[in-house]
Amino acid sequence: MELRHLRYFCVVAEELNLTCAAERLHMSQPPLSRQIKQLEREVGADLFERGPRGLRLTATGQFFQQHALQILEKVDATLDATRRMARSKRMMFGIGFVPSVFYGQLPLLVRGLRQKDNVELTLAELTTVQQIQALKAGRIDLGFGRLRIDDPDVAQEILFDEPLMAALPAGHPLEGTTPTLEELAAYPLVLFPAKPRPSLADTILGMFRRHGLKVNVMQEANELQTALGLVASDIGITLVPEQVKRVQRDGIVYVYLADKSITSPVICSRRKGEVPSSIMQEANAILEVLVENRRSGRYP
Amino acid sequence: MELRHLRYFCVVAEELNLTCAAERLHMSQPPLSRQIKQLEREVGADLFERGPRGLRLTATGQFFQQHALQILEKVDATLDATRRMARSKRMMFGIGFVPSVFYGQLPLLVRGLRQKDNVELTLAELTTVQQIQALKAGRIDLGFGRLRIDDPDVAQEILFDEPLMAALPAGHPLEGTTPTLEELAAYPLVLFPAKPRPSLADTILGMFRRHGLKVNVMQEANELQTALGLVASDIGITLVPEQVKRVQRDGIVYVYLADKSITSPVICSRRKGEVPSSIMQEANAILEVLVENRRSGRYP
DNA sequence: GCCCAGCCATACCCTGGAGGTATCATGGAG
DNA sequence: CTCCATGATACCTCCAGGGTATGGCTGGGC
Repeated sequence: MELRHLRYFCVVAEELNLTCAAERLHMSQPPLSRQIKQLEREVGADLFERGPRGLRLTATGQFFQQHALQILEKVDATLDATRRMARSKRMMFGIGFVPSVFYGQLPLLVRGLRQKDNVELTLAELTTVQQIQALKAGRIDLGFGRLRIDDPDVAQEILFDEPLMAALPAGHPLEGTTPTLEELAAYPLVLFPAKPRPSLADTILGMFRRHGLKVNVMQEANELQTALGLVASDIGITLVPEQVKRVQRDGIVYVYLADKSITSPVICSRRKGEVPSSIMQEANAILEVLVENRRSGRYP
Repeated sequence: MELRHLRYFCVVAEELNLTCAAERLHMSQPPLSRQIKQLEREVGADLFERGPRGLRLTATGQFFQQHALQILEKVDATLDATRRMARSKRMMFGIGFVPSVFYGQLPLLVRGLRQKDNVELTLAELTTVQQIQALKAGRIDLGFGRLRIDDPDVAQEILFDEPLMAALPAGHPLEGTTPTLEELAAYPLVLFPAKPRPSLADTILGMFRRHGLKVNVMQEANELQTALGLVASDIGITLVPEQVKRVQRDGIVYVYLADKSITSPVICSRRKGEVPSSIMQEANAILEVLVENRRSGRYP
């Protein structure tokens, strides 16, 4: 599949008429018909129902259309942003983070770093694995994740171990308790992040597995807030790091787990063997203060 | 630009060696060299620096790589999901929503509808404009948005008007006040959602404009939580509907505006002239209860 | 009920571009 | 200084994207 297939498909989906769509695309109708058929073969599903007065999107086609539009939108946005960036002259300092560390200290670090002039700070939501890759490739300079990864080129430092809590729909039978993993395993689970893997999701699944427990993953979500929305919608329960409970939402209660050893580390990753730049030194100094504050309870 | 350009680029970016990348891609080195050059021409920027011992990503190239990977990931995910959906046989009922209405009643509606058997409920984050298009195309069946849009095929119902509030970094000079738009305009603004437009972002910009005020849009974000993260990072302030203040975050305070007429409607959109299905009737009944609860203060 | 127009699908054709080989230039390692 | 690895360019082949021609089907209009 190529982008032209998505471009052709989206125009056809809007027009619901191959002849008109071909005109819009400045091509003739037969090759467009063939390209759409080729796309359907590759997807392995009919995206359109054919009729004598044009086409109708199938339910699958409607679904595909949403995502195809998003892909094309992101392609355009990426081209635009890349062109803008090529014209920019500022010094880049990139920070990668998994979303579940963005509720704690990270905003304070960002706030501190932003006071530096002549620096273009970029924040990128990346899994820990992606952070390792991004560090090695030079795309980011600091990473904040949750997984321990052994890599000869990357140094990982555990900032602290953070307890995991269960996020439950309000009114849940376990509300007000300090449940065991076994008790939690009896209920459907909302797992996040869905992709890419491995991630905190795998840490959680592994934890259940090591206790010989099977879990029913009812739905997966990429965004923590979407996961919490699903919990609020009574689709299941989820496990979150402690700092997430700062973000109170209606319809959700948080409970501590019976097993206090169930924690998730907040890990800072840096490239090995690099002489720290002035920005890196600044970041390290701010981090030291933040970790000390947490240790001493001044910043829970 | 086609997906193959992104595929080639990503492999080259990983290998940093055209010869090795060509091997991985099962092609020879010269056409790969040309395809990368073609991509660079289309992007209008060098993505690699060439050297006698291989390539190095430029800063622009690093940026492009992040996004290219995301695009390819989304393409794969879309194909997978589309194939799964083609195999699914359940009845679809789609709800589209702008994120800023997902903090209030929507989770309760979803929770209510999920109790129906044989229904596949899909939630799609869409702008109000996209919801209109999606309703007409049959991709969703209900839409919850913020913008009034006149369309002969879609009926819009204002559920209620919701006050807008300002989200400020903690310690902000305006903390604890009820500021005017003029006072707010003096500070940098974080605008969301960035794309697609028009959206609540345009409503907010239009509001400032109508008061003859110029605002400095410091940064745009697509996600509300990302916008709040940016506010917490002291990048600027943002305006949010009242229900968002339920989601408390460290580093952020919410203040009511002096002008109480500054509101944002929560609008429900449906296809016109359709006999409501049993699911739609159920949804309508739940909505009626939710709106009545809000009116009577039982559910703020 | 018939006819015609609009629409999509298929057959056949052409050519531009993707990918091949051959080869050159450059620079770093030994 | 030499050799080798690497990327770029020149030239070539062939296939797939897009063209025209045409057929079949169906619904709307008369």
